[in-house]
Amino acid sequence: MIDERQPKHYALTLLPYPSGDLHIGHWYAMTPSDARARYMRMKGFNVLFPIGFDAFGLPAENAAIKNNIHPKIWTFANIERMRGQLRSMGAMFDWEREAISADPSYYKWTQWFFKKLIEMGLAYRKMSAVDFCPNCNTTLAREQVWGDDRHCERCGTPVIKKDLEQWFFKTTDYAEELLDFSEIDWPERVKTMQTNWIGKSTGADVIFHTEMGHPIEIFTTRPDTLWGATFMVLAPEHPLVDEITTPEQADTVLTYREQAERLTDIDRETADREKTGVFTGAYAINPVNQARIPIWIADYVLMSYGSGAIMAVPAHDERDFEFAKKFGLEIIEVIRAPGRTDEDGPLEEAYVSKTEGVLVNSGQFSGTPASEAVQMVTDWLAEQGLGEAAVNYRLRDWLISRQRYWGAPIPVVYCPEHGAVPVPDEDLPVELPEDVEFTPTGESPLKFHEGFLHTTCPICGEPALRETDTMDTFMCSSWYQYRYLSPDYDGGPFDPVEGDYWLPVDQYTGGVEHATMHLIYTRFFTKAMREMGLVDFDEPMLRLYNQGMVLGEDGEKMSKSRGNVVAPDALVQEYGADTVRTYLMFFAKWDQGGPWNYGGIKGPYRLLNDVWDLALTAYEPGQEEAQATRSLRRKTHQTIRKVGEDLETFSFNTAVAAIMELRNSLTDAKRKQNVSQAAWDEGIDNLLLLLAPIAPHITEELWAQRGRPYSIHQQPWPEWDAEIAKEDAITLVVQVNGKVRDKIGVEAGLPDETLREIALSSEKIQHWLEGKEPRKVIVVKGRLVNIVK
RNA sequence: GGGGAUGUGGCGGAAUGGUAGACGCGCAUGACUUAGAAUCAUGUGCCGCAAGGCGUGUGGGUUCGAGUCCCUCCAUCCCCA
Repeated sequence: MIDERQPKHYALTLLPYPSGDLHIGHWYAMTPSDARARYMRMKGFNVLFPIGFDAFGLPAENAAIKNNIHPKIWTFANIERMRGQLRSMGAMFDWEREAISADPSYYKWTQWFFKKLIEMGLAYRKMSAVDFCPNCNTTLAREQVWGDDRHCERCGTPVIKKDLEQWFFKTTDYAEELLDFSEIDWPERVKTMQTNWIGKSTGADVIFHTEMGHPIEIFTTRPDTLWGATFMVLAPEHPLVDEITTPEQADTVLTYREQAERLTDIDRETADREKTGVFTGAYAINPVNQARIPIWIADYVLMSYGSGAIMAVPAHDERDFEFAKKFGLEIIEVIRAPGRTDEDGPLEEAYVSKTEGVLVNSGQFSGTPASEAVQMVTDWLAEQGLGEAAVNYRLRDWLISRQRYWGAPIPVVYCPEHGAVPVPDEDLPVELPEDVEFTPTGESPLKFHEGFLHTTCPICGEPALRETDTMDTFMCSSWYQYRYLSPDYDGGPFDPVEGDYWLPVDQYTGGVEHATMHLIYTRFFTKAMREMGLVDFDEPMLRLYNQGMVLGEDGEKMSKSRGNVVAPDALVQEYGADTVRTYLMFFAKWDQGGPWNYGGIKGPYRLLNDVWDLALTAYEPGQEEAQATRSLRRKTHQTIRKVGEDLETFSFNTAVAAIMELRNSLTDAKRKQNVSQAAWDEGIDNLLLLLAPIAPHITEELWAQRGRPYSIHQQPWPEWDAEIAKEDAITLVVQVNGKVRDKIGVEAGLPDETLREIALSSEKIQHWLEGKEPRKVIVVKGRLVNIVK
């Protein structure tokens, strides 16, 4: 039941992959997230905190191949097992909203989105290079390619690139909008990573021509250095290479290209790698000065960035400089560094500053400061019709085709007559057949399933073939936060009534490793959904918090092979779920993480035992002391303040520490029996309330045992009273020349002048002053006096 | 190579430019116990008998005062190339 007068709060923890066992990492990600959601509920929010499973993906298929078990059986058995483990955490998950991406009722809508994206022109099909093993005669997934020489994992043959028709989403259409983080409160780190990933650069497109007249468009961030372009470099796979290569160079070029095809883009772009390349025999004309410049191919130019061709300005680009040096190409200085003269001789390294220096050897632009030249030259290029201002992004369109079985089928049929035809809505979902052969061939197993493969064209009814690739699982997880709202809804991807109330997600938590993948994809998806009219906002998750990682006791990443894996089930068995939760929140600040330590868990374990004893103590005041009563109440109210502040900011470790301090005060009061009954009860009740989000089981039990109204988790978060929390005495720290020389207990709230007098009249201070008159006295209100001798 | 994060007792970690080491683990001593576990009490940064001195990766700087701000270097980790 929802009280509509209360504000809503959609808390979301990144959905898990059902790998089989709940790892301590899942506990570390989820239980603090749960504690925060519980806290928000006590603060009066209507809280939605759902859970589900990212259930498609490679491990299921690998398990199928290895253990001869069907991916579906494997996956759903794991889900069943993990549901039990998730329940043991005591999280407030809303199980009625559980969504599983491998469920046909879910992937029906994943497919529906795919179709929508086609309709909107945001999905398209293009030839794209994939890894191919010429011996096994199949394509390989990236993880099936091993080693620096990139060989096939099965037969050891070096792989080559092969072009296949693949589906892409136009994430690049949103590159500019994805750079805008103004509507979201996300960690700077993630925003920086996304910004770098999108990689916007501004400059100009310039058209060169070969001597024979072929146009070659290049993008450059440095149009101001055009006069220094002494050669051009094409990516080895650039389509023009075949046309322009001279017969004498043909063999060399062909050999080089085959060699380059085997390298990854990362290898190719590695800056400190020895530059390689070959001359095509062809020449281009530099459009600004008509210079005849050679055209080379080299693997440091990538087909996937810009147009796959560059103008090389060795004097002012490090890579070009290195290349020119190695192959004896001309280096013409066109930006003169400040203080440099002709007498300094040839450049010894590329001069790359964009802001300092003056153009030289650059026709009418010679003498222009470099800081102004980019703009001036760009304008001039446009006037002359030689080029135009341009923006280039490193971000590429999202390749979503996977030659794999265990994923959502791409809902497309290929008709000889009508080409690629989307499957009509009424035929969704395109269900994954179950009777599929898994012997690995590197190609999609669906290709060999005759019943699946052969269908009819939705337009003409003639025989046609189904798309046999499946979708990248990141597609499934790009919109799961919407499916959670109404996992059984069949009128659309989610029930708009639920959406109106709950969306968007208020607080998302997950690991930073998703910064440039999932977290970009889901932003892209939401923007596309906005164009579809499904949502009226721009960003899926308003706030993001990245938790750290729990490492093994050895400080290394946990892994079975290292043997440092911590099994939460055993810990829960030994200490109970509440202790495990409390320890995970206590042992480090949440965003830092760190090594697990078995010994350390005793602290939280003792805390909960002590809380148990304290809460069940039949307290009776003995010799009651007003001072002790006031002091306990002060501690109680200070703790309410502290824990509230800390839970707001995800500082769970200090929240637990504050609760431990309250425990210590109560333990002391219990021994001395010197506080009033009311102060004791106030202390105990608040101890339980503050601990409730962190240790939900034990607090519920103790709350009931104390005869308080069910449930503790439905109680309002306690308020603190500033008057009661106020300190009535302080320790005045007195420094001489910045060194602590005395500490004096004084009444709180004294004026600065009085504090100064108290400090100066201290015997110890007099001793340190050695009779000298202080040169300066600094008073920090209510804290400290520093006397400068 | 570029960007980011981190560096504090034996350990995990606290600390709006103002008492460094909160809280916890561990350890020491004592109590209870035949003994151990558990529990309780006290202590616990380092050097020093003490007075005191020294201490937040290194070296500088700003400041009355720096773990915190600025610069240099070192180490570890992450991301990108």
